Amino acid sequence: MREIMEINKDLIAASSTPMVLAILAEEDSYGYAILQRVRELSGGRMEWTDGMLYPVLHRLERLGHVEARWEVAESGRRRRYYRITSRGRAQLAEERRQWQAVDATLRGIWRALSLSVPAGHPASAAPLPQGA
Amino acid sequence: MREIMEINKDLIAASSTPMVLAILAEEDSYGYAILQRVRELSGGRMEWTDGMLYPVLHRLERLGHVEARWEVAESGRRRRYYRITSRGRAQLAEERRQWQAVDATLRGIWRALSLSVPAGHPASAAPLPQGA
DNA sequence: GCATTGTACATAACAGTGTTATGTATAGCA
DNA sequence: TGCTATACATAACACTGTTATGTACAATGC
Repeated sequence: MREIMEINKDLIAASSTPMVLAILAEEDSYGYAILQRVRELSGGRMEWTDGMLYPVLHRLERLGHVEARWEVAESGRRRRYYRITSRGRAQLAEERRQWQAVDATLRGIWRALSLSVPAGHPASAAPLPQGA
Repeated sequence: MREIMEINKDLIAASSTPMVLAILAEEDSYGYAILQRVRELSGGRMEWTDGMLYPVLHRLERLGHVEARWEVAESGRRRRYYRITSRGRAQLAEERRQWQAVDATLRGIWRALSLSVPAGHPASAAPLPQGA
């Protein structure tokens, strides 16, 4: 049973940075493992491409949010491990704040929508839930 | 007391479509009013630019998610009103599913992060503030 | 021995989209 | 008259995911 949900490009773009930083906040990791971790964490609903991830990692490195090092696994393969920096942790917290602000707003409208059954033109019949 | 939170570009892009469609699902509206509605719904934390909104509306119209008509208000101003179509409602539902899938994933990692305090990682000494 | 798959990283061309700046037009108010 | 708010539109630019491609090696199967 595979049910990969097609996540649109913009949503991928918006979540890639906080997702990668959060994964690296758990523990140091490398590209290929991050791809698998995303699938894991999403319950198989998200599937990232490597062509999208590596530029993200390079950008984070350029911005000083992560640091990279080469390592060689027992398997003999070379891997590029990434470690989140303190600046990266600060960025993660900021990304999280922003995401939650937008999420609270969206949930507010959605809840109002599901409350008001559009009979003709209910307009904004339902009182809006105030997030904060 | 104004505390507009700077929302990054990608997050704006990811939320603009579901936000506009949801607002139009409440009632027909027009550009300028949508801008104000977003500020309202976000509790003043979000501030959209018109240079970003109008292309969004034009795109939604092109895709058949909304329909537009000109109207003249009592004030004498002409306004371009938008109405969500049935295809737009379907799109809204889909956008909502995607958003919630990504949101659930992000919340999962964030929760795991605030639970586990990685010893041997002094950088993460400060526990992340728990939003929700 | 050889082909296939999985692991592992990297980059280029392309398309979509927000930002910023700019333009047009009118109503309301001082 | 001048300023602000209302109201819509578009262009140049930068950023970023998609898709395709390339390199390299380990493990597996035939």
